[in-house]
Amino acid sequence: MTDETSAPWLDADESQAWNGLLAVVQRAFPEIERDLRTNHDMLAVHYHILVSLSGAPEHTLRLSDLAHTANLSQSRLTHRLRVLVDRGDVEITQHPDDKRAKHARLTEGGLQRLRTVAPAHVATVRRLIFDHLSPAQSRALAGALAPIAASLCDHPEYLNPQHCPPVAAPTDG
Amino acid sequence: MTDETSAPWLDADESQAWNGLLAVVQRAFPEIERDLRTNHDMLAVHYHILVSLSGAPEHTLRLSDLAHTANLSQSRLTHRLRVLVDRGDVEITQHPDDKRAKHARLTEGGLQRLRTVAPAHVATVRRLIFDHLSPAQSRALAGALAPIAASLCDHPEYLNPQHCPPVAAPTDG
DNA sequence: GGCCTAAGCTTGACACGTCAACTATATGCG
DNA sequence: CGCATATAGTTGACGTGTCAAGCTTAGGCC
Repeated sequence: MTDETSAPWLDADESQAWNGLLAVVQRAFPEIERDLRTNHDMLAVHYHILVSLSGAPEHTLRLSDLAHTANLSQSRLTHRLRVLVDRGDVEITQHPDDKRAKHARLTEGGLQRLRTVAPAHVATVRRLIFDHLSPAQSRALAGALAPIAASLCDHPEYLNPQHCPPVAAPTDG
Repeated sequence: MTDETSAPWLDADESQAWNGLLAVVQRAFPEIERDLRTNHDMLAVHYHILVSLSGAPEHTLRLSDLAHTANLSQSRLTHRLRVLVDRGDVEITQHPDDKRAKHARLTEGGLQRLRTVAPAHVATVRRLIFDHLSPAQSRALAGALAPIAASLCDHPEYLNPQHCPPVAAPTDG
C-alpha cells in the first residue's frame, strides 16, 4: 500500500458519508430526474432554471446570473434556453444598458407549468430523501452540508463553471 | 398557492439540506469528474467500475452484480466495458455454469492504474468535501445519509435501474 | 480616439447516458 | 417435451453535456 503518512485515506465515518453521497447522487438523483422527464415532460435542468427565475424580482435575471443561480455553465444555459423559449416558458430580451447582456424572464405559461409540476417534484424528493430522515437527521444533514456548499460557492478558483447559492423549491411572485 | 394541508412543502431544515445536496451534486461532483478526466484520463464511471472489481474476490464479478455494485444500468455498463476492455484494464470471460452470464475481471494493468489514480482522487474528494467538515460533522453526515442509502438499495421497486450498496475507495487484493 | 484585454453569450463537434428493442439462455408449468 | 416467461447481456438511435473556438460589446489605458 502507499505511504500511510502522506496518503490521507478516508476514515470510517468519512468513507460511510462518501458512500452515502454516491448512493444519493447515483440512485436518488437519476430517479428524480426520470420522474420529471417521464411524468412531467420536463428536464431537471429546466425545472431548476424556472425555479431560479421564479425567485427573482420581476421573474427576471441576467443570463450570467441565472447560470450562477442554477449551477450551470453559460454554454449549457444557452442550449437549454433555446428549448424553454421555444416552449414559451421563458422570454429573452436585450439588457437595456449592457448590449452584451440579455435578460431571461419567466412567462405566465412558464410559471404555470412550474406551479403544476412543483408539488409532485417535492413529493418525489420527499419519498426518496426526507421520508427516511427524522427532523433531527434533516437538521444534521443541513448542518453538515452547509459548510461544503458555502465553500463551493465562495471559492470560484476551485471550479471551472459557475458559483453562487443553488435554489430548491419554487418561489411564486 | 396550493392546498397547504395536502402539499407537503419542505421545511427550513429540509430545504437547506436539499440546497446542500444540490450544491454537492451540481458543483462538487462535476468538479471531481473533471479532475479524473483531465488529470488522469479516466471517467468517474470507469473509476467506480475498477473500484468495484478491486473489492471482489478474485477481482471478478458477474456483469449484473458489477452493475449493481457500481450503480449502473446494464446498458451503460456494457458501453463502458467496451472501452475498459480495449484499454486492457478489464477482461471478460464466459460464466462457466450460466451461458447467459459473463464475468468481468480486473487485470494487473487495471489494478495498477487504479492504484495510481486513487490517492489523487481521494485528495480531490477531501479538498471539495471533507476538508470543510469536522470529524463530528462527517459523522453526522454519514449518519444522516445512511438511512437514505439503505432505502435506495433495499427498495428496488422504487428505481428503474439497479440497487445494492455503492463503493468508494479502492480495495486491493 | 485607438488599442488591448475582459466579459457576455453563442455555436458546433464530439462524447456520454438513456431508452426501447433485440438475441440468447434459463426456469417454471402444463 | 413444449410453451411461456423471466433473466443476462448487447445494440443503435437519439438527447444531453462539455469543451474549445468564435463573435460582439465594455472598460481601461496611452
